[in-house]
Amino acid sequence: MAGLTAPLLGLQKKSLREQALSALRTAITSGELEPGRHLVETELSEMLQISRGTLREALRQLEQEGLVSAGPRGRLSVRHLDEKEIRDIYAVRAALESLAARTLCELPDRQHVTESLHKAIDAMTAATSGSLEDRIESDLEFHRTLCRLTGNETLLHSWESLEGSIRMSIMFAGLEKGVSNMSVDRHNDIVAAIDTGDASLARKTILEHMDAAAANLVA
Amino acid sequence: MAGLTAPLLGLQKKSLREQALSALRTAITSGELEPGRHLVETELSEMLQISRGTLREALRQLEQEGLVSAGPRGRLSVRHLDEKEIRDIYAVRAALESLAARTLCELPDRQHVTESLHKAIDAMTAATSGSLEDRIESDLEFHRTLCRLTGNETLLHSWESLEGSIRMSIMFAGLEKGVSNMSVDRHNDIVAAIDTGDASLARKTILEHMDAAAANLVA
DNA sequence: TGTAAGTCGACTGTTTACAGTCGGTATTAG
DNA sequence: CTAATACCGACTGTAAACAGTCGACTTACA
Repeated sequence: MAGLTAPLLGLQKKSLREQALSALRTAITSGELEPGRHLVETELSEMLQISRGTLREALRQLEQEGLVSAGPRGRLSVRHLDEKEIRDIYAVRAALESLAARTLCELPDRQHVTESLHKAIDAMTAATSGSLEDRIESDLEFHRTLCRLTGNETLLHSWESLEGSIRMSIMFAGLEKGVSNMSVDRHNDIVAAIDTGDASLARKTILEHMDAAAANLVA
Repeated sequence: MAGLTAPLLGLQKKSLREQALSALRTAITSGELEPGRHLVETELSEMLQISRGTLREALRQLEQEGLVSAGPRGRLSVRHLDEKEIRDIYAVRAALESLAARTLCELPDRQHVTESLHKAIDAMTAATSGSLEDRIESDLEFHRTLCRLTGNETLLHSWESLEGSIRMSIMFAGLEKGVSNMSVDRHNDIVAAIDTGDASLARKTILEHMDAAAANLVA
């Protein structure tokens, strides 16, 4: 009985590919693999202790997510974002999240929505005294929840495809600037707007939030 | 000199992976691989005459694009869309394209934009007498152009990630219904709206177009 | 007969080794 | 000093192999 190798509390074991994917995402968005850094397959596969084939599958996905970009002859490197790209990313993010906000306004069970969002804000509050990473994490979790609660899987998937780029934007702009807009108050405004059920108000609130966040990053 | 294996008229030769990706996309969105169909790696790799490793890289991307979905133990099958999913896909599509329309309104060189879009509409007109596939193709090309002209690479990329799902939606709903909304007139309205430079009008026009298209598919 | 255990086959996950190709770089001949 | 050559690093693609898993089928036993 004792000596279980892993708790497995509802966790399903992930494939090596998924583990590699997570590891690479973290390495990139944490800056451990700096933008522009050339990624050599053999190096990475040795580093991660996986075969090249498995690694390549993970790299394809990172490419799709925009974390790495392909140069001539398939050469991969960590993507470098300039200010225009950050603005562009945030414009798309704003479009997706404003759809989410509008959708939530038209949901029958808005009670549950408000509840879940408040819970996410509580997590942000709890993280205020924590590390920078924790604060970023809880902020993104709030916005991910926003998308998830719509029940629109495509929307959630599109947002998650953008998540890596969003993280890179925050990192690129410097962590201090990046988190300064993550105040709990601003997020309460969003929930309040959704709670009124006024779709255009909710949309407006999100767009302002995104504008402020983007302006903050590239200012 | 004679006997070139391929014309290569300005075409850059694509990697086997990319070729496989295109072939699979076409096979799925054309219905040759019907929704729900279980995809066996060894079968496909033999069919496409490529190795399993290369195939798996292509499959990862199709998974990301939502054309195939993973079942238990990594079993892949062609994705099946129900009506809700189609509506959801079109909601996201509408959000992206309305961003595109709004962005185009604020562009300095709107002359060039209008020109390019008219050219795309001309292609649609030319396709009216062509095959169903051609009509769908030219319609999607118009909308892709809409996104491309914004100069927002992230927007274009997000739209293209959705393109496969859009094609599946059209196919699923039955080709007759799917193309009935692809009238040239409607697209002229969109260009006209953008041409006025009125962002909210352009947004409204696109949203109506998308609503009509989605309603048509699931009606 | 009914069911529980054992077997087989089909697939995926993953690894290893190897051939081919393309550029860049260093070396060497003129 | 220049140019042809050889080499090397890195990516693309391939083939073969093995383990793990699950479903289906078979078989043996109560």
